[in-house]
Amino acid sequence: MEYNFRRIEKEWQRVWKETGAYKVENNYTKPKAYVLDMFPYPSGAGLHVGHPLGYIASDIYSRFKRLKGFNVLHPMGYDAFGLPAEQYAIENGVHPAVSTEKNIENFRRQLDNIGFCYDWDREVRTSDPSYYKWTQWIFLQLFSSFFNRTNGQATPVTELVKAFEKEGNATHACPGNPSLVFDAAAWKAFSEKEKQDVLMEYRLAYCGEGEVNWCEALGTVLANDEVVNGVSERGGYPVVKKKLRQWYLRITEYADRLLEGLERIDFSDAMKEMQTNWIGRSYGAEIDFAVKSEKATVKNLRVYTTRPDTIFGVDFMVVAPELDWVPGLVSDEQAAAVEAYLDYVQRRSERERMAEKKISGVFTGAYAINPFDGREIPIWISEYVLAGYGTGAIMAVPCGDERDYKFAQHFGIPVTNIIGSHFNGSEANPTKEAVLENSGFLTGMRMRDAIGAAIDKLEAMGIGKRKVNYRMRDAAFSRQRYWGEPFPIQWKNGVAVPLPASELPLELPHVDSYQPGPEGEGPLANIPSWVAKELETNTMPGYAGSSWYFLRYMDPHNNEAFCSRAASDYWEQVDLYIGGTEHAVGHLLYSRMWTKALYDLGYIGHDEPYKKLVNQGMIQGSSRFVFRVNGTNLFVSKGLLDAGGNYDGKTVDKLHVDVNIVDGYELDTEAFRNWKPDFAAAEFLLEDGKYICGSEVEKMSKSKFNTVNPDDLVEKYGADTFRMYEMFLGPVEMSKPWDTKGIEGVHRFLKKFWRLYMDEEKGLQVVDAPATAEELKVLHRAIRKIEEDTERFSFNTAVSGFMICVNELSDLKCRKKPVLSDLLVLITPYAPHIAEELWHLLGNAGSVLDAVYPVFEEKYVRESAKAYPVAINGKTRAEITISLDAGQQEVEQIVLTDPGIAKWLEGKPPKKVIYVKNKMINVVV
RNA sequence: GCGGGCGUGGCGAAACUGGCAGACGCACCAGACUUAGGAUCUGGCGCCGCAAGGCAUGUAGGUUCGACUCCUAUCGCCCGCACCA
Repeated sequence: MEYNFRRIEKEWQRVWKETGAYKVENNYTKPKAYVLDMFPYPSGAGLHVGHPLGYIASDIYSRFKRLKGFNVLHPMGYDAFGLPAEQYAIENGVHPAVSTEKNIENFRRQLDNIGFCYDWDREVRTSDPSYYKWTQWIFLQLFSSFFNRTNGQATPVTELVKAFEKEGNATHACPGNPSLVFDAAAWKAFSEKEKQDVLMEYRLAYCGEGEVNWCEALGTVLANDEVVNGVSERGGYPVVKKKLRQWYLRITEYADRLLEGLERIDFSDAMKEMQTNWIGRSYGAEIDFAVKSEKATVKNLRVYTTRPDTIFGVDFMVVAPELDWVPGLVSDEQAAAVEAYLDYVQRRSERERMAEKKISGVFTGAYAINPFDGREIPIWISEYVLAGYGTGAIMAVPCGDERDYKFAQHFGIPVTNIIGSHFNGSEANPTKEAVLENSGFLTGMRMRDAIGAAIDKLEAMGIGKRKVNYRMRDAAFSRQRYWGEPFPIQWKNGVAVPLPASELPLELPHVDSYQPGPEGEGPLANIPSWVAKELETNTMPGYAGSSWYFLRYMDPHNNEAFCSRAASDYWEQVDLYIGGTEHAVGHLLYSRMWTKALYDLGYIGHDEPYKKLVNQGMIQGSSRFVFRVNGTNLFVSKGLLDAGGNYDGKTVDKLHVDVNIVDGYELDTEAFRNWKPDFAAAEFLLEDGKYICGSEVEKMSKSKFNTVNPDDLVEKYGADTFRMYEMFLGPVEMSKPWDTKGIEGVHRFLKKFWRLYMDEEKGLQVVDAPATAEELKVLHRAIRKIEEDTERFSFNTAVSGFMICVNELSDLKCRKKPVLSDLLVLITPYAPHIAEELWHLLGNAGSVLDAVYPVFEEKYVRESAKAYPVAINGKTRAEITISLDAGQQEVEQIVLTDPGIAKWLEGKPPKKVIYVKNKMINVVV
């Protein structure tokens, strides 16, 4: 009997489906493990070999935990709302629901092919009304809550109203409008509309006027993380800043807790770093400078700085051009120049500003007065200062800040040196260690210490205060599109009124046209019945549904709650979350914030969603090229090209060729002629009878013809081979180009594995007899290795471990059932189909999916005369050989194998030798 | 520019707390079986050398009895952020 993987895999997948082998119960008595993949957006392109990498890793880990006795939640679903489906709808007239359904079907078929152990009864789709009912419900919780800064928690707005009635907003400073102050009487005097406007400035989900990223091509606003280098992440369309009324999440209120939470979760340093940078917390001070100007409109200039210690080195001030009070500074003499500059800035796109960092600016004609020495400091306008950060104004210290220095130089502003020899006159030095000079009362102090001293003095004078700033902005939460969750909000006389929970879900109505509505509204604005009900016409962004989906899997069919408290208390955090790094500052921050808010409001019992995150690397494509002599049909093999990439003095075109018709680097010329009609008459110039292609590592994409479809590999080698090969490629976290060639080795291994049990003619070869010590040694070594490697996600070395084990058992001609049965359990997470088939051929009861994981026993593995590390007086120093047999506790003999340590120990006879756990020898001299 | 990560055979990579560098696999070479081999099996495979032996983990130093591993400098690659005051 040969290894017929096609029959085996189909058959067992059918059986597992029929018996509900992957059904997971909320079994509150068993220990749990929650292993989660980032659910995919079901794109029309389907899966390529890069996508399943993380899914296979999580599947292996899930199956491993299951065999170890855990109740494992390992679900899958679809992030089904989003722009591409709508773009597709606009171009092809197919309703997004229809194309999404079709794409999901294809995804599901591809996933099933690989043999994952998902419990599909728990599948979620964010576009399903029974799902987004709860997305809308959670949105309303956020809408109905504010961030109570006194205890750092989300709190119902009703509590806020009570406080306002008692004492105004004295203890609850307004996050949306810091200058808003009112007492109880004033609150009571507000009209209902005014009260609602005030509350809106507090809500965690709020609607407000703000500068947003507007993408004309996509017809919608985008969140900051959806804009990359000034263009949209999807499609690469230009993005401009625009003032619009939008919904936001007040995520900035959670900045400190999002930072603090990072210390309690197991993310990679890089990932934590990215989130930390995105939040961008900085400690500094706001300082008010008196302004001397012709006009009296602006009397004060408030700047933000992290370096108040350098205040005596301030040579000019810079304000952002966009600020509306800036014209109030400008002198008549400078008016024309300023106007010209503001005009120039406005013409420059976000993109241009980023691409070419030109030094530009204009003097306002006004001066700020240094409060300590009375110096008059010119106030400039420049685009290098951002309106959205701090106060939009800075004090410039050219001797300590590179940008300030360059600006000073460009405009010929004299530079004051306050750090003596630390400033070399040609380059700013941002040190904090210098001793201050020319600095009034700070002179002689180390800068690091002077920071506090300066703020203390400013605070005492009432012209400055400590201030923590964040780079992170509130997240834009509305989209002017159709294919997303409708907001459960009605607008009545300009007041946002939440729909009652009983009316959820507010279902997405059918539209005939996906064109935007009037005045930048979404397509929903074109539906008369929708507008008549005064419903919000925007929809929620893609990240709404994905911010809480991990909770829905725990209790997916609950109609009374998004997830029962019993279910979330049982499944708790995601123990292992696997996905790409591309969600570092989007999804991973939003879902952390939603979890914290739900925790604050008492709906769940933990405030960090993911205990451990593993980022799988990207699998790149290895593209292949053919070389066509320009203007001909002649294709020249790579080795025949000259150094300049030409042939016979003629230029050649380098064309992508489908990697699936290339064997390694050798082109299948017949397949190439059949590939596209253009190439039917292709002529080839071969080298050594072969056509050799060029190659390059690029991102895997259809347009580069370098995608490899897992379906094809599963068809050719089987799911078990495919799964093991993806793991064998290298560490899960590492990015690497795909190379189909090596899959043969893993396939050979599985065939060899099969032959360990089965003979082609004679059939089953396993005998039920006790194993020899030698055989047990091999088995237990494998158990230890596979278990350790699986637990630490070193799946590539685990696969190697199987290969070594099978090679050794083959050499020993081991046919013993106890050994071979255990080996099947061991390999089940990696290659479940072949394991199940052999498990039954061996006559074992039940399914190998539920077998008991074999226990590693050290006594079989321990070897005599093994080299162990030795510690001299506690410190690891050398290696010795001891003679030690199975089960024995005492050291019989010590042989120093290392000549270096032998020499070093000469004349120092050991006083005592302590044997520690088979790992370490401690010699005391 | 700032931050994070990584440099090991022809290739993917192992070496987990410093202890026989290159496990395992691909490719390649030789052989066996075979009508055949894109099946299977055996052996070889870092570099120099007939060999004994020597040299090898980007480069240069350091710590150590001992360094792929720790420290310093430097070069190169990848990822993220990028006027955040």
